[in-house]
Amino acid sequence: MKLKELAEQLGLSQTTVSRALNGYPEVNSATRERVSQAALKFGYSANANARRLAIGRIGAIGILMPNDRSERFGPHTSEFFSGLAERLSQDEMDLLMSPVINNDEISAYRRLISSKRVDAIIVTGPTLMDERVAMLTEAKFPFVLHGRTNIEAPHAWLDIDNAGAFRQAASHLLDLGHRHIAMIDGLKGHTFSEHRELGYREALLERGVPIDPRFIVHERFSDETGFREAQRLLSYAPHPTAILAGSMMTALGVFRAIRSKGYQLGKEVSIIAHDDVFPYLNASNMVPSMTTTRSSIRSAGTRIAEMLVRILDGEPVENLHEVWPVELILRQSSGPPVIPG
Amino acid sequence: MKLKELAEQLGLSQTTVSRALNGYPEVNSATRERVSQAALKFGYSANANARRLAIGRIGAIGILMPNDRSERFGPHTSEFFSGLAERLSQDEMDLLMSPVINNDEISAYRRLISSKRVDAIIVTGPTLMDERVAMLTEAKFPFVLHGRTNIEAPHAWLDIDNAGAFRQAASHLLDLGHRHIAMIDGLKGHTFSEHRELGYREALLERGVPIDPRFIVHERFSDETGFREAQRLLSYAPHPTAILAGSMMTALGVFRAIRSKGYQLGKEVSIIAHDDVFPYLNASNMVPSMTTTRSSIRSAGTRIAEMLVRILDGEPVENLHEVWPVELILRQSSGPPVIPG
DNA sequence: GCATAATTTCAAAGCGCTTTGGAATATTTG
DNA sequence: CAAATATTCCAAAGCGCTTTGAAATTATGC
Repeated sequence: MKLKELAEQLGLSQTTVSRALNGYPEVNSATRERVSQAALKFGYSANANARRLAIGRIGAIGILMPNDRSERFGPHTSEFFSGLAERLSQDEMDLLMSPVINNDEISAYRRLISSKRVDAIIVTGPTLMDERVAMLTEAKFPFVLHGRTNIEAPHAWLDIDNAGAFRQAASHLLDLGHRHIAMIDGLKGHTFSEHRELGYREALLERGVPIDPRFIVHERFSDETGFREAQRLLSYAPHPTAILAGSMMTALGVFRAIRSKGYQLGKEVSIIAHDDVFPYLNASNMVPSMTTTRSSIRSAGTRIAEMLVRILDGEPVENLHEVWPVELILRQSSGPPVIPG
Repeated sequence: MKLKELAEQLGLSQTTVSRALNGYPEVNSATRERVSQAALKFGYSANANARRLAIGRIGAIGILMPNDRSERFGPHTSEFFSGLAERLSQDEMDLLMSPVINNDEISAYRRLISSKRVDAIIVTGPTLMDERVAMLTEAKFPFVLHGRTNIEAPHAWLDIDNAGAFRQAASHLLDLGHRHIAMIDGLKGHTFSEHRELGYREALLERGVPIDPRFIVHERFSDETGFREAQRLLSYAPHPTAILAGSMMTALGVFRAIRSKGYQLGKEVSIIAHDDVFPYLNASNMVPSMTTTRSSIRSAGTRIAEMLVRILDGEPVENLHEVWPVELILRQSSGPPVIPG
């Protein structure tokens, strides 16, 4: 069914029907109601392409998918996407996923822009001086950044308080009496990783606890690296009595390493992991349940979509940045250090 | 830059330029070359919406994202999406991700169809008598199924040989001398899960090895369930000397359980997992490396996108179904059973 | 009952592209 | 060189919707 037909059915003009559906003020509310009822009844919905052609908006948000073995496209991504789509679908906006060719992100972004297939772009996993952010800002193409950079030029972003999360976690461990705390986090260079290290350092510094550089590890998020690095950490003497893990994936590996050394979790060695809230990896169901710094990456996706919509509605990007606090959830994997024997 | 401007630049008519770009035969190859060079140079690319409006194709493929805590949206999904996008982008096709509201998939599909926002749909994770497949077949809306059903009506699908994979894996373990083999796979009802159980049963039956129903477990794919179920399995007497795991997530939990019982992997207890090939979970890098049945879910995505394109080009769905063989890759986590002590 | 305001209609342009049918021009062929 | 073939152009319709400006109709206020 097309607009013309719907209008005929209702005995109204196309103009009025179109106006009713698009929320124009000059249409009688009774008429508007009648129109939307009819639209529902006949299953009418405007042809997306025609509509977009007419209003000059593409109606899609772009996001790149690195197709190398990068750490950027992991389980986090699907949760994040899920949140995005939840909000975007309200405005009939598509989420366009475009792959990166030859690992050349910058030109992938340029292509995305010039092909006029998206109204705006979402950038994730920034470094402190991210070149993609610099490029998009300069090109004046609308985008929202998931994360933060040190780049001054105004742009929209949403980040969680990574420094605060790790500061909290480390402080808590210090309160419990730990003096040898290690962290295994994401790759160096990424903002979130740097911020977490900052938070960790602050907490230790505050108590005058010396920082052992061997105890600060930056690695990809995976079970395997978590295992390997934790094994290494636990082989030192003295070994850390607590480990901060940057992701649940890493934490799984750390769990395994602690167990394989014969230590009890939450006793000889404690662990606190950052939890992005995956439906299939529940921290509280684990044995023992895992203490986490918790922040839903999915909710972040929803919020970022909201910001995107606002930008396209003309809201200046200067107003659009927020930092979300992260809560520390105490469970069994963290406890006062126990000296074995 | 728009078509009109490009044509002016070239001193050609819009018609010719459009024809050149769209591969019409009546245009001189030298001209065609000149046009594409110019298009490249000026960064011209047709306005997607106008083009789609003109040719009457939406230019997007739909896929639903259950937004409950279902097992359907896990790490597999992102890999699969990645493969899809890789192929779809060649044809400038978007991948439209739409969330399911109120857990009502059927009406989400209906909405997707009636909103005319997609040309075709991808359905994943089917059950043997999947109602979505039945509905879409009946509605005659183009779709490709990732997996298989027992539904007779012709439709396009691609599946891997799940029965063969588990048959192979179980046979291999039997060859090594195992007589107590357990499997922890996905939820009951899903085709892939049923097929795997079938393959497992066939292998045991063939050797006359009795099947212990306690050794067949159907659960969600997650580290946690893998751990819990493996612990249970290993508490039986006699306990299984080998475990088949339906996913790498599950396998991780099983690993942990085996270790926590003090057994050596590949000695007292062997494990073979199905590997969908995640960039961040490498079976061969694990310690010990993991024997797997391997089939890239990403490649499946690429191939399914290819099938989709064909359907839209008019190829009858009757021709479009394939079963991919699965290779068994022997590594260290599987070996002849060792009697402890 | 008449001026004023609120709705609705009409007719048409425009979004940028594809496609068509016939005409015009260029290139080849025998 | 005429005839046949290959290219390109021209003009216009059409895809389905939004938007505009002016006119027509209906409702409301005093």
